[in-house]
Amino acid sequence: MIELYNTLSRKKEEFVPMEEGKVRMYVCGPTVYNLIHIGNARPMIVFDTVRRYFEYKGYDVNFVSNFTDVDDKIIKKAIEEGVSADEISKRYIAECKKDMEGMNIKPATKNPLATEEICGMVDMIQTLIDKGYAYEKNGTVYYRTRKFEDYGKLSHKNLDDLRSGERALLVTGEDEKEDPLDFVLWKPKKEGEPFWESPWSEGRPGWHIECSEMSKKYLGEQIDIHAGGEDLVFPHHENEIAQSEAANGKEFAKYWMHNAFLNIDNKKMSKSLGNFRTVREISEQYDLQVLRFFMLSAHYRSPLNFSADLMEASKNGLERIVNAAENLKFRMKNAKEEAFTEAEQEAYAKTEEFVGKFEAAMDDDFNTADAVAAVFDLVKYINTNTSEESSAEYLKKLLERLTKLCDVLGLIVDKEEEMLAEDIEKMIEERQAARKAKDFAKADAIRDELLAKGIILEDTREGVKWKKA
RNA sequence: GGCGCAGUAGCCAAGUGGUAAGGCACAGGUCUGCAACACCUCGAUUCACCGGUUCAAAUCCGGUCUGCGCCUCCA
Repeated sequence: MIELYNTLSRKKEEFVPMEEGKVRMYVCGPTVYNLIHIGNARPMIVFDTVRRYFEYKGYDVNFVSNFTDVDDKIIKKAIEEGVSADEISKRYIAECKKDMEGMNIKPATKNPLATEEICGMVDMIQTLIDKGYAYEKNGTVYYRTRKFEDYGKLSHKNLDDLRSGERALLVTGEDEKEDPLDFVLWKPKKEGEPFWESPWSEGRPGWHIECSEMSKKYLGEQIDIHAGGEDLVFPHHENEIAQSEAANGKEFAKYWMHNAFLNIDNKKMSKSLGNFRTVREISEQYDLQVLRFFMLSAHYRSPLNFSADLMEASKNGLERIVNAAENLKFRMKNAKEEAFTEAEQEAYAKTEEFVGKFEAAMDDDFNTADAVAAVFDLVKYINTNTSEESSAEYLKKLLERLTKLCDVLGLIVDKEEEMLAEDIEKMIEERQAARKAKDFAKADAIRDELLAKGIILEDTREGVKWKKA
């Protein structure tokens, strides 16, 4: 049984899918006006892991995540560069996908683009107008917030608390609105902006309506899980609920999941502080697997602090897991025995315990920190319960078990081994001969030569290993 | 002002009523010609502070201090 924390009820709830064996989930994606930053990466990694765990448990997951490709920031960037908004969004969608691949995030079932779904949005806005939930003024369409009785149910705000912000809004001149809390569904174009036809004006949709429409089109009027960063709770998700439930006449999403923010050196990431870190930057210094591992080291609902030291610690921690897998593979190659011995069968059976711990952790609102601890338990067990005497089958089973758990977390542990170039192999043999003859000067010279080519040698008790620097 | 979150070893971080997981770093050891790598071993009488409830609290209740988030575009 999987339990997850539902922002709507503020409680952990048992996950019961609408349709047996299936999960329909929607995750709000980034606005593509620049390279994604590591804050964007958190929900991507977290909800990809959620998805992987559902799949591990046998669910068929329909995972939809949009790209917002029309927005003030995109238009601004386009003007700065003197190119079309379309060019900007296409470019950064491609870059974003590159980063996601590096973080080992599975491609979504569908990545809808806002600009390709305008028709549906116009229809939904029209429905809202027809039902009295929206009104048009001078080409702009607003949502009539007070008409929707449940407004505030997700963010647990009541409309009167929100009225404190009213004065500021009135001063800034949004005087066409019937109520300061009303928000935009459709806005007319300004000079030079991209636009689409609509019954009200040439213009573009408001941000909130995008997700309501795309979720409906690709997942249906009701979905199991809607997710995103905690900053989206209000107003974005609150408004989505108001739009979707008013238009469709039924509950929108059953479970709402929100990840906490990522800070940098204990400060919020912001342009003004100049502490924005892009995923691309991190990738220049680390394998993005390290970033992923780092993100999973804390619970997704806890704020997480990013720093160079913590990345370094994560790098070392991940290496411990990868090394365990490497060592298993090395031993498999040199195993003398093929088949399981009885003692090994028993030893292998004991690892069920770690799988149990792993699943219990993930069942409990995707507690990846605990799940990682279970993986480390397995790693230690592997390190202390295998030897040169172990059979190939035993080693293989252990490797499979480790790989499977890591795969749920999206961590690649069993990398394809590259062919050892013949000349490198020859040099290693040469060095071994030199060592035997106690010609250490020559041995070291060969080692240095290989190091210069980016090959690191390790003399272990089981033989010489090599890896790329 | 309204709503909400957090404070656990040097650092990161689980645990939310039954007597403190795990990781990094440090230190010791195994291995080794040396080095590097790898592996093993090792740390909290105590969970910000003060009261209270209980046979029993890091966990529940009240208060204090500190840090943070949302309420405006933001993952």
